[in-house]
Amino acid sequence: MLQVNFIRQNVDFVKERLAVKHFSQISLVDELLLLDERRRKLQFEKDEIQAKVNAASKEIGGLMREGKKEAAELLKAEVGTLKASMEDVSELNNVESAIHNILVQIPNLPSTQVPVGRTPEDNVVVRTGGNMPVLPAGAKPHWDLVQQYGLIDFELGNKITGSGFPVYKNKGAKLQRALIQYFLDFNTAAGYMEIQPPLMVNEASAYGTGQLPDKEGQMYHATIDNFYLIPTSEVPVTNIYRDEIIKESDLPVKMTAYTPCFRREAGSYGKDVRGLNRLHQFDKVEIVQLVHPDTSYDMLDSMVAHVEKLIRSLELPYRILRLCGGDMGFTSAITYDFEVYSAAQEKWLEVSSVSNFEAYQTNRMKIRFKDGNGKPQLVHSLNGSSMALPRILAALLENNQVEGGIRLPKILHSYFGAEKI
RNA sequence: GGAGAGAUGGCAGAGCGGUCGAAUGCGGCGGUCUUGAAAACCGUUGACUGUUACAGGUCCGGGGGUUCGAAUCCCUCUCUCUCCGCCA
Repeated sequence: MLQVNFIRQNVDFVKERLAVKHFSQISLVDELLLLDERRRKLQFEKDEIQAKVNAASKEIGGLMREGKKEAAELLKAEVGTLKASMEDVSELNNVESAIHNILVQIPNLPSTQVPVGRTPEDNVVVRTGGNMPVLPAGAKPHWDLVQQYGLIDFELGNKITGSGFPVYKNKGAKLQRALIQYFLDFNTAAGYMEIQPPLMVNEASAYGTGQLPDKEGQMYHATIDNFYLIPTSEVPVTNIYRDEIIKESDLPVKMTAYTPCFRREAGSYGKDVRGLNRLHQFDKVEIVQLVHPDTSYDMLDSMVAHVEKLIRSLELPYRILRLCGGDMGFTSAITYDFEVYSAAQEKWLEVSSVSNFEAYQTNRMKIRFKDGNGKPQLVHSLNGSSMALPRILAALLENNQVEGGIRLPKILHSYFGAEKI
């Protein structure tokens, strides 16, 4: 969430930026500022009373030791009056929780680089690369290919669990494993530390990265233990540093993790979500960075370059979009989406999303470092997928289908142990 | 699942209801000494809020209570550890 002090000192800027994000309740900002003013006034009054009570209590202690009982009793009565006047400021708790309720409703401010716009059509293509494949006659979409080559069994998943939980079999399972292995190797070679986090998190962690309180419907909830299945490894991985003060010399913290991800994904069925396009359980390799605030945009660029290199190595046609204000996520300050072209479906599939959250997440999680003056300061957090496996798989299968098989990009040959499926 | 013990500063570990934001040790930082380093010695070393700066206020796992006053007493929740049982 945003910092109240920042909002107070930059009211106009905050409102202007929120408008770019098409935030519909900008009046919340004014409401917040009124409450904040009220809060500080009440806090001041309460502190004054408390100071008097503390002083009197100390004095009573002294009087008791000296055996001056009557004087002590008199003071006690006085404290009683003071405490009664505390009732006048009992509103403070309500004001504080009201402030908090508003803060979690205000999204992060889009950075000044974010294009103005409302819908996906307003996103800006910043780069394209790779070559469009020429498919043989009778080319099939991936949901037919996986059936033809026995790679993925959706029906079987329906039987075991339900729709959206595919079963990978044979070479399908192996290709999946090869991709994971390759992505992790690629990331660790670039200095990311490999992490295997828990796949379930507690409330505090889900809150820390912003899934709670608003988006609990997107997560599977194990109600008996009150754990949530992670919708992305960003949640457990970023929470590693919740409530921590990191040594400045340890920045940047770079982590990568492979995990299955679970999404309830209410609604939306049909051809857009056919096959591997949208699942309840899918695999993803994630990269997360915690960095010095001065460097977060440089780090963002390097993360974008990193993911781009990875896509190129897979020999897929891709484009990089800078999302417009209206299409960005709630907590993000700027987001680049990576899409690969899935030739048989004739559509672009989002396979990665790289974002700078600035201090929005870390303010909530209190992830800080000590600056040169020894003052704790919030770090900036960034993350990106590197990659969402199912859509990459879909694009690889569709784009590389040839007579009697599917060829694989060179980089995967050793990981997969063959050049073709 | 059953029985018991515990949760204090970066870590370890004290703490009769008042002078405890908290002893002590380690670690960290600064200094003295040294050609340099180590050792030794001296000093310093939590966070939040707030103020121009002070002052003030809050925090000893979370929440509530008793009291003039709570790290210390009571209730409750969470978590950790030990033993037994079950089990990968």
